[in-house]
Amino acid sequence: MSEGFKRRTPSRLGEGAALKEEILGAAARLLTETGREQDLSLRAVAREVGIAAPSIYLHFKDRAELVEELTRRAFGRLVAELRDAWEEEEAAGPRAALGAMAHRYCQFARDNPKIYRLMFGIERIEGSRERATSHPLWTVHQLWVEKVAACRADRSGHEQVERLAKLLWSALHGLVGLAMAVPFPADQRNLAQLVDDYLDLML
Amino acid sequence: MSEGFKRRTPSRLGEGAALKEEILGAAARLLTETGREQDLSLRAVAREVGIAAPSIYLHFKDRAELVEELTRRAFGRLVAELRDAWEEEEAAGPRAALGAMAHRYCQFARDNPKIYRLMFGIERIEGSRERATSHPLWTVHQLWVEKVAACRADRSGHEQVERLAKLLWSALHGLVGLAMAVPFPADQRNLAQLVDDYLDLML
DNA sequence: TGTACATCAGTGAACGCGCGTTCACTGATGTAC
DNA sequence: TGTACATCAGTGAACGCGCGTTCACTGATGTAC
Repeated sequence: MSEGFKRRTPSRLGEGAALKEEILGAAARLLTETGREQDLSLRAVAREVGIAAPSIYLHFKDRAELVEELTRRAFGRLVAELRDAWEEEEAAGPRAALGAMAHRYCQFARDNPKIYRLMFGIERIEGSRERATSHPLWTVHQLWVEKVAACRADRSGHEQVERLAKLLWSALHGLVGLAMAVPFPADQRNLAQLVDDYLDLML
Repeated sequence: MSEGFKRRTPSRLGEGAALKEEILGAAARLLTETGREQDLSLRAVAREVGIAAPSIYLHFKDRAELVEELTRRAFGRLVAELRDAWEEEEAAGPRAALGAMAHRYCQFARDNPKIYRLMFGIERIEGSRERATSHPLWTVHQLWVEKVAACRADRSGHEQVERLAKLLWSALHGLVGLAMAVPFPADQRNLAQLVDDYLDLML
C-alpha cells in the first residue's frame, strides 16, 4: 500500500515458470508478514506480485491448487528444518537430538504462525481422503516415530514407540497452539521450558 | 435450503430479547451442523433464523459482537461441562476426577469441532488485550490449575502445579487439534487411550 | 537476410456472487386523555 | 369506552466492496521458408 505501484517488468524469456515461484513467494509473504488468514485471495496475491489476477491461472488451476501447493511446500520446509535440527545435535546423542528437533518444531510454528495454522487448519482436509500416506502430514508423523525410536533404542516395541511419538507431537502441537491462542502470553522462554518438561516426562 | 421458506412468526410480545437467543442458537447450529467456518455470516444466520438480515442489528452492534457473544457462551458451556465431569467422579478421588475432566474436554472438542476452532482460533485475539484475566480462557486455565492442585495435594508448590496444569491442558489441546487436522484418523478409542497415557505420565 | 506466421506469457474488462451495513419504512402494541 | 399518539420489533431495498473466474485480446519471441 504505502510503497506505491509495483508493475512487474515483463521479462518474458523462453520459460515463464519463474512467475510461478514469484506467486508462491508472494503468497507466503502475505501470510508471514502482513495478512490475516483470509487475505490469501488470488487478487491479493496478484497485487503483491504486481501482475493481473488472471495471470495466476497460467500456473494454477484454481485457488485451491495454489493453497495446496503452498502448504505442500511449507510441510517440506518444516520437515527439512526438523531433519536439520536432528543432524546438528546428533553427535550429542539421540536424546539431545530429539530435544533439538522438538524445539525447532516450536520455533517453526512461532516464526510462521499463519502458515502453521494453514497447514494444520481446516482448508486442507478435503481432497486427500484415501491417499493418506502420501499426505505431507504422514511424513511428519513418520519422522517423529523414527526419531523417537532412535531414542528408545530397543527398550520399547514398535507400538509403544508409535504411541510416544504421537504423544510428543501432539503435546508440541498443543503447546504452540495454545501459546498462539491465549491472550496471557506464555512467552518464548516459558514455552521452551515446557517443551523440556515434556521431554523429561516422556523419556 | 431443502425445507422451503421459513418465515418467522412475528410474535412481538413486550420483550423482544427472545430473538437474541434465537439468533445465537441459529449461529451455533450453523457451526455444529452444517457449515464451514466462514458460513458464519450475518446473512446466513438471518436465513437460518428466518428473519431479515438487518434485524440482527437490533441485538448486536455488529458481526464481531455476535461472534464474541457466541464464543463467550461456548466457553461457559465448556467450563460447565468440565466442572460437571469433575463432580461426577469426585467420589472416586481427585485423580479419577481429573481424568474424567480430561476426557470430557476432548469430548467437547470432538462434539463441537467448528466451535472449538472458533474458541481457540484467530478471530478472537483482537480487542481483549489487557483485560486478560477477564477473558474466558483465563477461567479455563484457572480451572485446570485448581484441579491439578487438588490432585497433587501438597506434594508440589504452586509454580509446579501451574506448570503441570499447562502441560496437561496443552497436551489435550494438541491431541484433539491433531486428531481433527490429520487425515489418518486416530479414532475415538485411540484418543481416549492417549489421554490416559498423558495422565499416567504426569501424575 | 527478410517476411509470414504460430506460440505463448500476460492482460483488461466484465460476470455474478455473497457479504456487512445503512436507511427510511411499516405496522402492531401499549399508554394518555 | 374511544381516539390520538408514542414506542419499538422487524423489514425491503439499496450501497459499495472484494472476491473467483471467464473471455477475447495483445504483443513480444521463436520458427519456417
